[in-house]
Amino acid sequence: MEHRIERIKKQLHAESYKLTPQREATVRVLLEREEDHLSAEDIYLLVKEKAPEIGLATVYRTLELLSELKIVDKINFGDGVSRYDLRKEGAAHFHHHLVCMECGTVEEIVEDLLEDVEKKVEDQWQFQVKDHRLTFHGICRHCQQKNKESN
Amino acid sequence: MEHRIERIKKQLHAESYKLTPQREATVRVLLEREEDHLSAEDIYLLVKEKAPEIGLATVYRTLELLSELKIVDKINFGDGVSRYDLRKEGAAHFHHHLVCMECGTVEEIVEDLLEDVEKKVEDQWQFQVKDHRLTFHGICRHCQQKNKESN
DNA sequence: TGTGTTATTGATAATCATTTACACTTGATA
DNA sequence: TATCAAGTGTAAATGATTATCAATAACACA
Ligand SMILES: [Mn+2]
Ligand SMILES: [Mn+2]
Ligand SMILES: [Zn+2]
Ligand SMILES: [Zn+2]
Repeated sequence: MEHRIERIKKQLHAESYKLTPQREATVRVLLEREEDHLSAEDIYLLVKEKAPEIGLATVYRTLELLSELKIVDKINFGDGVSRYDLRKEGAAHFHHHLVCMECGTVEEIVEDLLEDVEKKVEDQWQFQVKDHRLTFHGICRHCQQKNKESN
Repeated sequence: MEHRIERIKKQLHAESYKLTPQREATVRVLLEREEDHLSAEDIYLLVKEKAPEIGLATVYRTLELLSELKIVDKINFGDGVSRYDLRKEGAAHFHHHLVCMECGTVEEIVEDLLEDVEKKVEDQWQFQVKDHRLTFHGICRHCQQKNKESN
C-alpha cells in the first residue's frame, strides 16, 4: 500500500503535480477498493470518511488528473455513471470485465487475451493500437448455478 | 432498404409494438446513416427533416425500444453521450470499433475476431458469454501517414 | 521572517444528456 | 359511436459532470 502510494506520488511529481492530502485520501480509497468499480459519488462518500471536509468537485478533479496520468481508467458499463478503475501495477493494457446480466456483478480478467487480435488489427486494418476496452456481457458462474437449481 | 424496414416491422409486431410513422422515420435515419455512430440528438435533428413535428422524447423512446429488441446497440465512446448503432443484418455478435485518438474517426470491424477469446472465457472463467463490447483506441491509418509526413 | 505568486480547494451555480409527467391524439375494438 | 390502451409532443424534472470564484495552502525568494 505505502509502496504504491509512493510510486503514484512520483508519477504525479514527474508531471509536476503534488500529492495533496485530498488526492492522497482519494488514492487510498481506490487502493482499498481496488477490485470494485466505484463511481465518483461512491468514491466521494468513502473519501469523506477519512477527510470529511473534501468537496465533490475535488474528487472529480482528482479522478480526472489520475486518468490523464493513466493511473486510473475511466469506464462506462452503460448505467448512467462513469466508473474509475485503478490500473494494475505495471500493466501494459487495461484489463477486461465480465458483467453479469442477471446479478450485475463485475469480474475482472487480468490476462491479456487480445495479443493475437491486436496483431491482426495492426496488420489487416493498419490501425496502431494504443489501448482497448473489452467487456463481456453474460451470465456469471453463480447465476448459472442458481438457474440450474431452479429448473 | 424497404426490405429491412419490413423485417424490423415484423420484429416489432412479434413483440406487439407498432411501427408508427415516428418510429419508421427514426429507423430510416438509422438505415441511411448505418456506418455512422449518431447520438440521440444527432438522430433527432435528422429525423426532424423528414418529420418536423417529432419530439426529442419520442426519439429517445424509440431508441430505447429498438435497443430492447436488439435492433440497435447503444455504445459509449467516453465522450458524454450514448451513440446508437444498427446491428448488422443477421449478425450474431456486436461488431467492433477502432477509435482514432487523434482525429476521432470511428472505423468498424465486422469480423468476429473473438471466437477463441470467448471460448477461453467460457472454459476458464465459466462465464456464459451473451454479448460483448470491444473498442480499440489508437492511431488510424490516415493519421499515421500524416504524422510520418510531418517528420 | 515576510511577501508576492501560483496551485489547489470547497461551495455553489451552470450545463447538458436523459427521463418523467401529463394532457392530447390515434387507431382498434366492442 | 363510445371506450380503451398505446403512442406522442411539450415542458418540467432529474442527475451527473463541469465551470466559476473567492478563500486557502504551498512555494520561491528577498
Ligand atoms: Mn476492473
Ligand atoms: Mn459501429
Ligand atoms: Zn450473476
Ligand atoms: Zn485519425
